[in-house]
Amino acid sequence: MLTVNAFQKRQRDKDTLRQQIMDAARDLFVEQGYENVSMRKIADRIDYSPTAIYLHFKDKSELLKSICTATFTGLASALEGISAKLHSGKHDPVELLKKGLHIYVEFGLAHPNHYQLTFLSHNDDLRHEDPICIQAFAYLMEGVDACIAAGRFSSNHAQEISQALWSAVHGVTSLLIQHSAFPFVARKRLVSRVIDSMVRGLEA
Amino acid sequence: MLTVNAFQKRQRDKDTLRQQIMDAARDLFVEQGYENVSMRKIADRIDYSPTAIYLHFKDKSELLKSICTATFTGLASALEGISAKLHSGKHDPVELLKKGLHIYVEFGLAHPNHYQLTFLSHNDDLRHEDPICIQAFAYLMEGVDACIAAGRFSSNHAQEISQALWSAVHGVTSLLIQHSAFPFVARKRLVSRVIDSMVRGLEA
Amino acid sequence: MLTVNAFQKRQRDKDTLRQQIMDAARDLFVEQGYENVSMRKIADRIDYSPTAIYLHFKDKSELLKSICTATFTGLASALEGISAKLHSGKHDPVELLKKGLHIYVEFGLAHPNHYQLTFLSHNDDLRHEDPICIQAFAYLMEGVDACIAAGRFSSNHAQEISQALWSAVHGVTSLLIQHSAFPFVARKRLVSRVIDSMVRGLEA
Amino acid sequence: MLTVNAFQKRQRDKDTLRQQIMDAARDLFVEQGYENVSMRKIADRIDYSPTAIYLHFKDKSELLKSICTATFTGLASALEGISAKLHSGKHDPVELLKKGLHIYVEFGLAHPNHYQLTFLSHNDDLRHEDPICIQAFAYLMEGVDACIAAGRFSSNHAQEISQALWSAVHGVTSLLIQHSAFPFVARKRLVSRVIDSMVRGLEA
DNA sequence: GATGAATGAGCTTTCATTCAT
DNA sequence: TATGAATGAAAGCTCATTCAT
Repeated sequence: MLTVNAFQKRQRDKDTLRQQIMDAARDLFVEQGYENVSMRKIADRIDYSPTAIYLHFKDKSELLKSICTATFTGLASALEGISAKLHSGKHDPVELLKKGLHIYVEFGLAHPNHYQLTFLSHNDDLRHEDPICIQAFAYLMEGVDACIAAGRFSSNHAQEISQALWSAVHGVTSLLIQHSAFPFVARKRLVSRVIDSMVRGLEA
Repeated sequence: MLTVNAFQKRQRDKDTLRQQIMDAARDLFVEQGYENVSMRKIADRIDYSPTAIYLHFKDKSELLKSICTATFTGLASALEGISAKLHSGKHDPVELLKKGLHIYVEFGLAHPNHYQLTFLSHNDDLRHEDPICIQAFAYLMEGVDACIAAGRFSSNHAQEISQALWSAVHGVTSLLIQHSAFPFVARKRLVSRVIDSMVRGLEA
Repeated sequence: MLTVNAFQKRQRDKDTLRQQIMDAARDLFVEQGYENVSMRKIADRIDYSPTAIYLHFKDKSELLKSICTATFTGLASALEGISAKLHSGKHDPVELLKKGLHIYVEFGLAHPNHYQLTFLSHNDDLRHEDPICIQAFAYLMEGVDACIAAGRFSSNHAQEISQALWSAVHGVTSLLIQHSAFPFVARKRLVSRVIDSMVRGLEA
Repeated sequence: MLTVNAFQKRQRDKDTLRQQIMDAARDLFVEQGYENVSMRKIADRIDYSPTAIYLHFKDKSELLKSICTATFTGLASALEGISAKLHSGKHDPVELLKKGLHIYVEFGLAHPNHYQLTFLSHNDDLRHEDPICIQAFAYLMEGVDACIAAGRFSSNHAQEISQALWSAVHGVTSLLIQHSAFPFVARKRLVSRVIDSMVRGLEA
């Protein structure tokens, strides 16, 4: 009993309590759905009282908001490297774009809970004004702009193309996450097929 | 009061109560989320007592299930015509496939509540065993098979291609429905761009 | 289907519906407790609509009352024979009294549902004013009176003795019915032991 | 209002809330029947919210169980003294047995609500496995064993005799409690008559 | 005599949240 | 920083009962 307790306390010192709450909450939200997760359940999982959560988050919805923002931050940072390479001018822009799209899908599949909660939930309020969300989409536009600038695409409507690409990668990511019971072909093949077809179809 | 009552009664005779319940429930489920809609709210909206709902549906989850099945039925019937033309052999299979993909998206955008509730909710249980759901996906496969048979595609992995196409159309449909605050380009253009690029990218 | 229906209808003609309702209700009341039995459950068991019950009984409590009165009638008629013998003067009054007590217990054990519902439920309202109830207790008093008149008992407080005997037989009957999980000795032996001991203890 | 509040608060500090809930619940259960008592009614009576009850009892049935166990504990402790005297060997075992039977009845009449709820309700589930219940019956057996060992009874079937005695005292207790409208003779006389007759009838 | 449709009232239980400590 | 005690509100669901037919 004491050992367990001691271990937990050490855990607590390592991560901040705030982080622990967010991790537990995100897992539970996706496992059981936001509405089906009570503050008590979250508190139980991290061995604190429900009241403790209110010391770190105003209410349940703010907890959700915080989790989503953190997700966008993670995604943006995953895409940062691509943006850097792009600016260096040493790489093929189409290949970089495809690489970026793969990173997007991989991020979603690697963090299905984050993705689902952020992109697939009843949560319209906050997203598009959040600067970090805008930033994430901006990276995609950059890639498309570069391809257009290099004369690689048959169209020069950057907005339209970017949104079409986002549609495709969002589609495959969300289907794979949400409909896990469906008999999909191997993930890698499916994802590549989507990205390759889209980009090939756009090329000049 | 009496006038309202008289009007309502006329309404009631026209649609069956069962249908009224489903319509009200679907709207509310999408507006507020399944978990946030109480049986009482549904009943209030149609001016019946909560008990009346239980005369037509065993419980809340059965109500949801019924709504989803009805959606798939609608979608399948929207695609039926394409299937018929395909079997006639008188039409270009690639054009038919694209037409079918457009119908899918249009169905989703025309019935955003149906689409969202059926494809975008925490509702994994039932979908893929439902025969009408299987039927809907079968229509898509038919179209792809025809293109492959006609030597129009550079790959002959029908499953893979079908799933990739579904990913793309699902992606654009769900983004347009769910993120209505985002500054998308004109819907027609975006949808066409997604479908055209995907199919073009697949062609031989 | 039709056969079953036809058979049921024949049944219905034989017993009156009123009787069917009472039988079904009594069984259910004891199986599940008065409060846990809904009018719908009763109706379902006899394949009628709930409304049909209201054509025969004003409400649920009147249904209960009717069942209890019927039980007392049955008990009184079971004891009638003893009363007759007593008046004939040809039999030993102590033996007749014991015989009557046995009949009481046997009636209870043979109709545990009736007994439980009538004597062991939350049902204080009606009992002691009901003439048939008074009649049943009168039979017991008769037997005690006869024993006293014959000088066979050491006390002549007929009321007191009757009530003591009732206590004893009620006690054994209700324990056997209600605590069926308890490891009682053989019923016959227990019942005889109670009656024999009581009567022997009362004798001069 | 404030005065009432202040008074209530003092009350609350005195008894634990847990005890208050049990007391209120037991009274209500007997007054109105377990099934007719809602958690709200219990809460109202002690001036707490319904939720407060759930802080102390998992659900309604656990509340009932706790009350019954408490009753058995009270009964067992009332009988403890007799058991002690018995083991001392300084007292007449038949007198002790009768004394014990009187204590049983007196306990029931002094706590009619406890008795009724525990022994006279639809509540078969738990009783006979509860160790405190077993203990209570064991005390009775002890008394009977001692009488048999002293050669005071004409039979040596301890189980049978104990159960017969329990039947008798349970009978008189439950009749007096449950049929309070019946014109019983003086309680003392009736109880003594039952116990004396039974024991006398058992003696050698 | 019998029913189908409907309801108002009520149930047990859970929730997000607060407040004194 | 963290908690234990408490609550108002609301949830899903069932019930006895009525009424037009």
